[in-house]
Amino acid sequence: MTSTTVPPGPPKRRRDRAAREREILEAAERIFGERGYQGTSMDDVAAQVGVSKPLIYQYYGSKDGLFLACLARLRGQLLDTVADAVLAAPDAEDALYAGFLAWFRFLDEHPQAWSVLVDEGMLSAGPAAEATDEVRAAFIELIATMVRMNLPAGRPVDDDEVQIVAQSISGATERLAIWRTRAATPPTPEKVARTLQDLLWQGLHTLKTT
Amino acid sequence: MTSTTVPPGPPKRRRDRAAREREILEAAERIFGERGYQGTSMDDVAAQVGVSKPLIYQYYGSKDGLFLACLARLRGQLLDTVADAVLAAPDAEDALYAGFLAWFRFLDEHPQAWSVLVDEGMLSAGPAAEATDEVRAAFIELIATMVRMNLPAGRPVDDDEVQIVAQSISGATERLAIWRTRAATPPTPEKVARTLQDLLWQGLHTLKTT
DNA sequence: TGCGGAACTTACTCGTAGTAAGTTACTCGG
DNA sequence: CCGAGTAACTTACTACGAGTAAGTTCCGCA
Repeated sequence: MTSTTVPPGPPKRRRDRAAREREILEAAERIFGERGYQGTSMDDVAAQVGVSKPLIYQYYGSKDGLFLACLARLRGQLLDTVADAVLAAPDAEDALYAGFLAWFRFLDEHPQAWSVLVDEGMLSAGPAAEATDEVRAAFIELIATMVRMNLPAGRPVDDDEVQIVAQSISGATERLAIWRTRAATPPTPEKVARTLQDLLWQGLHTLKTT
Repeated sequence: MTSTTVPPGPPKRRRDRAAREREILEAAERIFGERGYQGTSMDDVAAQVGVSKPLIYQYYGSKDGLFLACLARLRGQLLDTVADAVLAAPDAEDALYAGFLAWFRFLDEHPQAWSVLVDEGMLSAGPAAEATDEVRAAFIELIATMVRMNLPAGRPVDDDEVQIVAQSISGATERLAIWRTRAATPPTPEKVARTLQDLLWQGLHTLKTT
């Protein structure tokens, strides 16, 4: 910064590629979380890591590529957390509640992740749309499975209805997540999960009679 | 385009400001609808209208300003349509169905509007967030009113629960709208509205017993 | 007829995504 | 120990889009 032509300085130890990639990813996750997708420039990330911009392009291809990589990491964690909760539940009714609870708790406990995933990713019709569609598709698959668990076996299943219900639940949980972070005094995860459960549980059964 | 220094050409009749504003707004609505917010440049809009960029800035202040103006116009139409349907219904159960139906039908019949409103606007955590929050807030208010209509008078109302339910429904309908446009063979508005109604109707009553 | 303001333009600046082409540190066979 | 090959990394650009300063042209009206 003080010299015009670069004097050697500390002899810049090179790092392993994988290590650098992680380093970049962590910084990106943090900055995206703080300033959002639009508000983050590749130069910012590069400066933060102490590396030049083209290196990031070499590793991640594009701004979208970098953002997608962040998403992929977070989505794995979130999906696993919710899926674990659902699968650990003793019956269908508990599974529903447990899934909701795990979802809202995770987002409370990882506000940074939340910002990247939901506020930018899940919402964006922009660059990350494909990636977040994948995340969402995975959730919808999970939800659809749970919905089917609630239907008596042997009944003919209307796949359209299952889809409609799964999409609805997905949309509801996403919007609730966003609302909760914006609300002055958001209800606890338990309260939200409970209310959702109450709202949906009965209706899930009436579907089978259609 | 073929000359370097502009020869007079057709003597450019000037127009009334209001007329120009409408002209610009219509073009913007169309282009935003086709290419999305990010994909649209102010130069595109200017060229399309046959006007220079600074004029648009003079009238709308910024790209966001222009986009917001588009949103405001559409939101009015959509909100009115749904509200009318809800208010015209004979009872609470019908009101719910009628509201859903109006929502999905409107979006089917105005795909252009849809694109601007939902795919970019409703979703965006970006520049138009405040404006779309307003739209959403209006819907949520409407939904909350309907929810309260379902509760027996005289009962203490848990405002948190009403909010949770209203947010859920809002999220569900938005996601369903998006899903429907992306799906190969989306179910009819009637089917979706019916299923949603079935899913929620029972649960809406259990809330009051809490 | 000429003057005041509204409608409109040219010709920029600035910031950011993305790239071409080169340079430096490491490593491994001889 | 040494040089060639390659992976890690940089400087120095281009391209393009948002936004602006400063002017020019047209019109209504005294």
